[in-house]
Amino acid sequence: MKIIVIIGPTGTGKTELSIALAKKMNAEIINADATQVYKEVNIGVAKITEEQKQGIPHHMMDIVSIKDDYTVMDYQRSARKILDKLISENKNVIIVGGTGFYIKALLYDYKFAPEKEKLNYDDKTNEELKRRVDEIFPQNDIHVNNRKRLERFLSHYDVTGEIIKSTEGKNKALYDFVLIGLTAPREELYNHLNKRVEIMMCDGLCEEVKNLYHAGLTKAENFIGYKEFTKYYKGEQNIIECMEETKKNSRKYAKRQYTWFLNQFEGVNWFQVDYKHFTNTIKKVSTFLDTL
RNA sequence: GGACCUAUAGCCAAGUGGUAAGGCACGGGACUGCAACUCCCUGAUCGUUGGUUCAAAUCCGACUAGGUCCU
Repeated sequence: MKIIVIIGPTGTGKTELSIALAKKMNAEIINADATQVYKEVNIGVAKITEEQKQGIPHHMMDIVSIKDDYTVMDYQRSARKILDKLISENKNVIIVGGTGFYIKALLYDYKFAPEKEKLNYDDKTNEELKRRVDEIFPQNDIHVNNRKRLERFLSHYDVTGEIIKSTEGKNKALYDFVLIGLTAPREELYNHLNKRVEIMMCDGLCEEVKNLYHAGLTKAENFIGYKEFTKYYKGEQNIIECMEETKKNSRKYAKRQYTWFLNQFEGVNWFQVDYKHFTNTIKKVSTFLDTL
């Protein structure tokens, strides 16, 4: 029984690799991509299609509506339940995804205390919030401008009396797993991402965004592609601008992902992606796994 | 051939005599509750060259490049 975790920035072929390995090892796949848990988004988040799945069971995908509230804690709870079940059945598991935060919450000792409500701090300035956070927990390193984090910290404290400390359990792995990282030279990756946006357009990204926009599903406006193309339907910019901005934001996202994977994970086995002959990449990873 | 305009970081761009705003991109980083989120850090001596001045990106001349117009 093995747990393999495939990470890497968007557009490096994690999905394709996961299918190839799953078929070979007779494994089941657990999605670790924050956007792919939502039913209503498909093309823009590069979700795997039914045909591409080739019968491999996928978990934690299409499990909630974009209309619902969903957080890492929910993900952690259900994903662990599934992972534990698969382990108990002695099945091979492949965890695939680009959301470092979710992967860490799933596999490491991240603790989330239940909380019933969110408090509102709209009447306070960033400086006021920061001052309070400093009083409660002087060692915090939340920046004054990071209002979202400040509010989160205070809300959690005011509701539960607990302090969010980022260090606890951060690097304490709860499972035994192998980390496989897919990577490519920046320029090559960026070219690929640019091209991918155009392919998504051909696949009907505009239609998908249009439907979501008319359905009023605003959470999708947080996702790359959806955010930009919604501006078109609002009449704020033309299609070309939407495309360029989507490309740009994909690149920035990939860069942020690198920061996570390179600095928050230890012991990653990195593999250079061969875009032209992806089977080579699959072979390399596969051979490596056989030696374990 | 002549007249005029422009020339500041990869891009856009402020600055009109006292030693270079800002935005975007790129790069680096943080991140235990919307994470494809949120946030932080990083760059130039002002086309070249003479001159005026205590002091020039800022004034004058020449040159170069780009643009507009005229014959």
